[in-house]
Parts: sequence; structure tokens; C-alpha cells
Amino acid sequence: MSAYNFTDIEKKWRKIWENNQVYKVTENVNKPKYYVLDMFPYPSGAGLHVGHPLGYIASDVVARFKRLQGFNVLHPMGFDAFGLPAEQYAIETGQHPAITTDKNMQRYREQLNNIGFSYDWDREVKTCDPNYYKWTQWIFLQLYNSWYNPELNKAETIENLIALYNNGRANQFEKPWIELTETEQQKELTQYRLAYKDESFINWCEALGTVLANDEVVNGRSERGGYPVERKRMSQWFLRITKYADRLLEGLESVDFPESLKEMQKNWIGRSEGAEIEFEILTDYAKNLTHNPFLDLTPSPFIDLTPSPSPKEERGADVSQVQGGPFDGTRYFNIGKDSIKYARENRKNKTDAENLLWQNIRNNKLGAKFRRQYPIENFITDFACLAPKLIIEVDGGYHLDNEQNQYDKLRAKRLEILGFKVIRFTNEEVLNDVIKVLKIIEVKIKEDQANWNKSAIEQSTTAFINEDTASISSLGEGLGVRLNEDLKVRVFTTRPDTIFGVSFMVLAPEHPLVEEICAIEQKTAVDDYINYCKSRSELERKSETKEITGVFTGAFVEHPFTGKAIPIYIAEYVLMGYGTGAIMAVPCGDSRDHTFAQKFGIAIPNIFEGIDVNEKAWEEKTGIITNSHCDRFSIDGLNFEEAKQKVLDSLNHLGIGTKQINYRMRDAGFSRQRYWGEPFPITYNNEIATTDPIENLPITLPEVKSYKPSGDGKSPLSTISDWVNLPNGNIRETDTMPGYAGSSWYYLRYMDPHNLNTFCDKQKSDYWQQVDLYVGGAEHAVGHLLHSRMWCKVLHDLGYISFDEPYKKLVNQGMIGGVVYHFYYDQNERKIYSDSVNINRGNLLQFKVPNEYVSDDETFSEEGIDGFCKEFIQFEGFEFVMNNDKFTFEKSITKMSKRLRNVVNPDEIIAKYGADTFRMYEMFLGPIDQDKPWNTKGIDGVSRFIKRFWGYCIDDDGIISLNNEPANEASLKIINRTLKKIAEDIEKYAFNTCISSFMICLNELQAQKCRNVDVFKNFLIMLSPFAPHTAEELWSKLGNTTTILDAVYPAIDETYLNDDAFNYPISINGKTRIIMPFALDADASEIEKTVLADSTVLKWIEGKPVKKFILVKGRIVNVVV
RNA sequence: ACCCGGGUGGUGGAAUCGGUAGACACGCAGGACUUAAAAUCCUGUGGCUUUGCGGCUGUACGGGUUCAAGUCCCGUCCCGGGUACCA
Repeated sequence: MSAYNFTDIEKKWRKIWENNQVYKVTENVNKPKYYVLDMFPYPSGAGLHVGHPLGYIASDVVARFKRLQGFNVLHPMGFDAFGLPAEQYAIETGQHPAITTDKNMQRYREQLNNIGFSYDWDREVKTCDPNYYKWTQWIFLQLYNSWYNPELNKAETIENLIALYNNGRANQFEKPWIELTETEQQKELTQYRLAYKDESFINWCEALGTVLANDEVVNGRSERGGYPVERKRMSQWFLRITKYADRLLEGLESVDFPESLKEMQKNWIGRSEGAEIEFEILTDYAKNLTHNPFLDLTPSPFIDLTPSPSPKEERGADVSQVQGGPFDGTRYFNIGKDSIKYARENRKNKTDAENLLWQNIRNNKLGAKFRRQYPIENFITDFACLAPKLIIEVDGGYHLDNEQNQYDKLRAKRLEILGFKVIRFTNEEVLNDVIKVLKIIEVKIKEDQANWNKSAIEQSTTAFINEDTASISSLGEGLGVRLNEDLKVRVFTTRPDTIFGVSFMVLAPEHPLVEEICAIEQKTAVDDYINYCKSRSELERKSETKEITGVFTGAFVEHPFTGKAIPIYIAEYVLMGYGTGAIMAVPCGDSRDHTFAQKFGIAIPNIFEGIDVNEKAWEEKTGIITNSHCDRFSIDGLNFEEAKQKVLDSLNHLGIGTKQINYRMRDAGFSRQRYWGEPFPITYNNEIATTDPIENLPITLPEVKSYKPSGDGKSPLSTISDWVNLPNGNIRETDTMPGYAGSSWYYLRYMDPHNLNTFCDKQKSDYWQQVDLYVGGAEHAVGHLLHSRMWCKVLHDLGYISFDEPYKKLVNQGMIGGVVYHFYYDQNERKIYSDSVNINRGNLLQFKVPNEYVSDDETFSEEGIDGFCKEFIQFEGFEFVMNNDKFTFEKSITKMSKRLRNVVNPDEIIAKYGADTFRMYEMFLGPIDQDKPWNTKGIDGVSRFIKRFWGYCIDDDGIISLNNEPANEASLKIINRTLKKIAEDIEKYAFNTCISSFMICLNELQAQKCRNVDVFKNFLIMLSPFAPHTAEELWSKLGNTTTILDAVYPAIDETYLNDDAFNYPISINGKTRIIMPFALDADASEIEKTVLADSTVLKWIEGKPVKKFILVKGRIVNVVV
């Protein structure tokens, strides 16, 4: 046979393919389209390693296969070219990142071409190319100029929002829109823009004078150099991705992603459904405490919450405090602070009449929840019931005054507009015959009860709240002034069903209420605790073993059902950034609350039937609720779902709780204080952001003397004054965009890569539509994939593209690992331990060592140690604890990375075995989505296969040794079956079994001595996606003048797929004993007769009676005796 | 701690619906060719047992359902990934 000279063959065809532009693709409406996309690489200096191509090969196989099937296949490649390594290299060497990046891209392209991918390089996309990032900037402007309209549930242009303001939509400044200054208008709009600026924390490293990315920070120190890192507050760009939380979640239903990846995205978004519940604060009562309340909740000593009434006092119900004209019905006011204080005063100094009435109507005594001194709009009502909407006023003497009378009338009118009924009593009426008064109230409640339908209640709970605050507070953004904030703690809980298990409340130490509610006696303790929290760095908070800490505030809330007083604590374990920053603690149902209760000696009321919660909380959502009732309400005997619903309904009736959905996901930071990224098309005029007009795009990166950050936390761009300071006096934004900006939409640019007028022509995106198959690593599960999904939805909402999910199907290729060596070290003792040194590694930190410091015998030579310490100066002066005078590493398999320098280069493999063998071997390694360590051991098997295939088709003189001798039945069977199997397996992305099938097919054909040229032509076609060079060479040797790329995947001849006989395994009692052939259409009774007459079968039956005879056609026979 | 994956020979891994466990390879052992080596080809290769035919056993472990379980159910252990005082 003529030797299989892969080097020549591969070189030859690569050249021909390139010259003939065989991979060029254009929109062709006559063919169905298929879009196969790889996650484009970041062109690092280290070049490709063997892990990269795994996914690329898989997608290339699919692309080539789809082409054989007649699809118009888009299979592009490009580079995610902005990034930190090039910038760091620039800082070190002064080399412009564009130059290094360019060089690296060149090298990548070469390496990729060596593997024989079918990319249309005409469509190459480079994110650092101004012609590309022009459109990244343009999309940013679309984000900036859009807002998310919750009514339409989609993004729309900011002009629509401005129009709403012009039509009287409320704003935070409480003035008509046209009266706002531009700064105020922009401030208002900033709350809605999909791209906005806000203050937030960054990782600041003083020693390096730079901002660090999260993964550049290791254990609270900079990865490079190990310098301390602190959190610094800076103004940063954000993308309002949280508005898309629900749609990103819903969208997952419509796409074919791996379950685990969907799960990750779901967790990241972290939607949790629950309720927000208000608890009224009883600040004053703590002062009267004489004994520890926590151990003594039932029966509560605080059931009577009324302190001795103070002398009557004329309240100035105080028209003067009402700002502006109160009755025009269009403007809303938050209640003034003084009014609230005043309301509190009144709570303390109740009139006798009010007290009497209060004692008789509180705690749902009349079947409805009343509150005292309840502010509605700018009024303070004596008693208010939100459902039914009822207000009871008890009048003192001054109400007889004429002016006041007038005012009362007007106020009653306004309250009626809001849907409230006002009943008015005099002090005397109440004091003389409270029973009569109560009856009147009860009748009113009953009258209204008929109308207690849900929608009415929903209205009632929102109508009296300032529209602006309502929308904001429901989004959990904590902006604006909330009505009644001073009087209530709002908590978020996913377990409203456990409300009777509440025995304390916890606020985050940063909670704004803390200062206000804190009792004087507790002030010192609370301040100390807050200071303690502040002093603790992020590092300490995270690394320290989770010990629960906290402190009592001295304040209480009232339990909405039982009326008992519940102490309020502050504790670090409640985070200000999630939910409302406050929780109702249920120690019997939450382990953290349980620990806390135990530590602070708080009661642990048990509400779970038959479950012991003394030692441990019961966190399951199963079981029956008990001990959960008050006078008029009970959820005893209900399960989780029922109880939750009932409590929610009731809270809703009472107007103190609403269903609430919270998300863990935060808005995405979009600012980097770096050089090598897209500049923002934003300038500032007196702090007001102005967008660059589209015709000015791209805003290109200027040349800069030093790539070092400015040292004050700003990007190097800030040092170029003639770039920063524009002729018109505006100042340019000096942040740059993060790495994910460019990669969030690149799949669209491939469709129309050279368009100078738009990011992607709609006609083209309408043709190519979604990516049919997207292949890439799972490490992008949340970052890149969520961002590009969001961008896609925004572009869709704004009408630029017609689909709202970018990727139809996603396959995660597994990681190909490399060997990594590591050691354990003790930061305090300053010691580094060798392998097999007997020490508890549990308390030590691990450090992975670049491979170059490790010699073949896995030891660390003396020189190695020196070099190592020079590079990793944080270990300078550490003692190396040896084992038998040797330092040995521990070994593991990890992701190949430039940083660990354990990279295996594909070029070497290709030089030795050829690209086709390399391609097939990577596919043969195992399922595409599985992680596997790289080893070259098995490659010989694939290499032999290709050589054998070659040698079987080509004789010693290099002449085709296939012929026209008709193929026999067996050969036609195997080739047809393999054709079917390969097609099926590719659709299933089971590439490893494809390779096995090829081997089996060749083995059989060889055994059958089949050299039929048609059989082998078919073989070549199905082999070509995997081994394109070899297939093409043999294809042309067979006399074909067109490329095998344009061949048609052979039709499968069904007649060869079905056998007419089958070798039945005959088992007796489930154990296979012999094999007997039967025709597939053989009669069942015939088979039974024959089987039971067989001597071997008889032997195993041992004369026992046959109980059952099971025949599964084409599968098995089982005889049960 | 929680949520996802996964656990099959010396190794990588096969095994549509529950239906012959270990396909296809690597490695190893023996043989052929060769002066020799490489390459190539042939034979064998889960474990235990038996001279042999054969038998027993076997898919992390323990139970269960079934005529039949790697596959389904319950419990346990281990490995990998993700997330985390998220209420």
C-alpha cells in the first residue's frame, strides 16, 4: 500500500478549498438554512490548547453533515478580542494591545485552519474592530434610550416614558414634568433606562492603583502580588437586566439547553415567591419592660398594649401641616415627618374615648383589622380599616369649630373619593355607650363584607399609597420615601404559612429603621454591633465560620394575628441587599433562626404537628400546621400550600401583606476602568449625560502613553485630556465596556459582517434567524449566555430582530483537563508542605503551581523553588516542609489554562498524527458533554483505523484498489445500517459512537472482502464530516471532480435494515443459557415448542413444570419454571 | 448546607422501550513476520473456579418492584460541577 501521507494530503486540500472558496456562504432562499455557532475564543498569547477544539470539531462535524443533507449552513468564526490579558501584557511591555491581539488572532486562525474547519472566514468578527464596536456602542445607546414598560412587559424607547411624564405621570420630585430642571428630569429617567449609572462598590487595590475584577481577587487579596483589596464606592454603568428576570426565566422553556445549565440560570435569577408583610412597630413598650420577654411569649404579658392614658390633649389636627392644596385630587404628598411624630404622640396619649374604642375593635375583634392613627394620603385618621374601607373618627371639642368643620367635610369627601366610608362619633357617644357604637361599626363592616372580593381589596391596598412609592416599593428598590416607613417593618418571607411560628424579627444592621426604633437602653449595644459589622471586611464575613451574631434593638412589633409583642433584633445574617432587608424569624422552621433563637434564649414556638423542633428546625414544606390560630383566624390542620394561601388571603384582607416576588439577580455592572474595551458613546455636560450622535460612532479608542490605570480608580483614558475634554466643553466618559459587551451580540454580526449602515440587516437576520446549534463551555452558563439572551430580547422588543431567544439549542462541551500540581500552605505559620507530609490539610490553603516549576518526577528542584518565589512573591520567606529531603507535589486534573501552563498544544498532535486523526480522536474520547483528562494513549486506535481505511482503498502503487464487483447482501446491510446510525448519532451529538460505528463497519467490510466502489463512496461521504481531508483525497482519487462537501448524504435503503431472523437468547428463570435462531415472523407457539424441546433447555428446566413462557419478539425468550 | 450531574474491566467508554452487561478502542499477554526493533497481522483478555466442558459471580453499597434491573422505586456512601448567611 502507498503510505498514508497525511501532511501532504491535508496541505493540498486546505489550499484547494481556500482557492475555491468552498466554505463561502450566502443567503439562499431556495435552501433551508442551518446556523452552527461556536463560542468564539479569546485570542490568548498561549494559543489554542487541545481543550478548545473539542467543541469546534463537534460543531464542524454537524456543519458539514448538515451541508451534506442539503442545508445552507452558516458556520462562522471570530474573536472575542477585548480583554484583560492583552492589556496586562501592554502594561508590562508597552506593546499596544491591538498589536498583541492581532498577532494572537493570526496564530489562532492558523491553528484553527490546521484542523480543517469549514469556516467562512469572510464573515470573521473581531470585537475590537472599530467597525464592529461601532455597533456595540450603537446597541448600548439603544439600551440607554430605552426603558422597560411593565404594562407592555417589554422595552420601549425612552420617548414613550417622557410622554407619560408629560401626561402627568408622577415623579420623584413631585412637580409637573415641565417644571423639572434637566438634571432632575435625567435623574428621574435614570431610574428607568436599561443602561444607567449608579453608585456601587468595586474591588480597589491601592498597591496596584487599580480596580480588579472579581476573579483577580483571591482570598481578599490581589491575585498578582497578593496585595490587600478593599471595596470602594464609585459611580458605574449598569444594565437593568433585572427587568428581564421573568422573561429570561420563561424563555428557558422554549430553548433546548442542558438541564443543568437551565438550572444554573434559574438559580442565578433566583426567583422566589412569597409575601411581603408589614409589622407595626411598638417602639414605646420596650421602655416599660421589667422582665425578659423572649422566654414568655405564651401567654403574652403584652396582650394589653395600652399604657395608662395620658391627660387629654388637644391635637392640632393641623391644617397648616398639610402642604399645598389638599383637595385637588391630582397631586400626592408624602406625609411630613412631623405628622408622623405627631401620630406617634397620639398613640401614646390616647383620649379615653379612643382608648375605649380601640380596645374593643383591635385584634380583629369585629372581624376586621383596624389601625390607629393611620395616615392616608396627608390625613391622619383615628381608626382605619383597609378592608372593608372604613374610617372611624372620634371627635374632640375643637371639631365644633366652624373652620375645622369645613375641613372635616372636605377631608371626608376626599376619603370617599378614595373609596372609604367615614363614620364619625363624638367622645361622649363612645364613652357613654360603646356597645351601641360598636354595633354601628359592625353593621357597616357587614354591609361592606359583601364587597370583599379580591379586586376590591387589591385596589384598597394600593389606592391610598402614593403611586410613585407603590411602584418603587413593589420592585424592592428601596428608593423614594415610603409612607409609614417609620411605623412598620416590612419583611419578605417565602413561608407565610409559618407566621404563627414567629418569635422575633431581624433587621439587617444597615437597615434604615434601626436607628429610629432603637431603644435608648439598647443604643450602645446596637451601635457597637453596627460598628463591629462595619469593621469586618468582606473577606472576614465570608471566610469565617458561620457563627450567628446579633443584638436586640429594644423595639417590638405587633404580631398581626395574635397581637403579641415580638422583639426586633439586628443581625449580620440578614442582608440589606435581598428582599426588604428584614425577616420575620421562625426558629422552628428555619435553621438560622433556630440557631439564633437558641443563642439568644428566644422561645421556639412549634407549629408543626408531631415534629420535634427543640434541637433542629423543620425546613421541609411538608407536614401539618398546628398551634396557629387566634380569635378569629386559624390555619391549624392545614398543609403548607393551604396555610400559605389562607394566610396570604387574610393578610391581603387586612391590607398588610401582599404576594411578592423577589429575585436574587442584580443589575449587571457595565463599567470597567480599563483601556482595552469599547469606549462609551457618552459625554457629560455638567454631569448630565449626553449621547454621542450615531454619525459620530464609532468612538474609537485613542492612543495612550501608558496602559496603566490612572491610579485614582479611573481608566487610563482619563489621562488623555484632549480626548476627555471635547471642544464643546463636554467631558467624555472614561470607563470602558466589559468583555461581555461585544460577545452579547456577535452571533448577529456574522449574518451581515460588513454592513456599514446597520448592526445587521433585518432581512439577513430574518433569513438566518436563531442559532440552530450553539456549542461552548459551561463556564459561560450565566454570564455570557444571560447577557446575550437579554440583549436579544431588547433588540427584539425594539423591533430590530424578529426572534427573542438567540440560541435554539445549546451543547456544552466537556472540559478537557490537564494535569495540575499543587501544594498546601499555611499563611500564618508561613510554611509550604510537600506531598505526604502528615498534616491536616483541612485548615490549609491550596496553591496550584504552573507546570514549568515541576520536573518529571513531580518534584520541585532547588532552582525551581527560587524561580517560583520570584514569580509568586507572596510566598517569599516561606519555609518548605520537605518529605525525605524532597519536595513533592500533589496532583490533580484541572482545566487547561495559560495561567497554570499545563497546556497541550494541538499542533504537536497534528504534526504527529494528522488533523483527521486528531479530529476523530477528540470525538472518540467520550460523550461531548463530559469532562475528561487529556491523554494521548488512545489515539493509536484512531490512527490505525484511518491508515487501515486508506490502505484498504489504495494499493501499493497509490492506485485505487476498489472495484465494481457487486457488494454482497451482508456488505449492503452493514453500510446501510452504519449510514443510518451515523445520521442518528450526529443528531444526538453522540460523536464517540460514530467513530465506533465507522470502525465496526470497516472491520466487517474487510472481513467480507468487500471492495465495491459504491459502498465505499457512501462510506467516504459519511466519514467526510469527521475526516474531511482523507475523505476528499480518496473521493478525488475515485474520479470525482467536485468536492465531497457538495456530495449528498446517501439515502438509506430500508430493505437492508431489517433482519428476517434473530438469535434469541433463551433464558431460564432470567438466566441466559443458550442462543437459538428463529425467523422474526415465526409463530410464537412454534418457537415455544422448539425451545421446550431443546435438550439444553430441558436440562435447565430439570423436569420442573413450566409456569410461564415469555417471548419478546426480536429480543428474548424467558422460561419461568 | 442546598441544587444539578455522575459512579460499569487495568484505562477511555458502549448498552433506544427494563430484555445476551462490557460494543469500539487503549493497554496487557501470547503468537506470526523480522538478524533485531518499529510497523503490521492473528489469538486471548471482568473476577473467582475448573485439566477441560462448564459453573458461580459481577454495573459504588443495602433493600424493593418485575418473568427479567446498569436501566425503575426507597435508603446509604463516594466523586465532579454550580450556588450560598437569599429569608
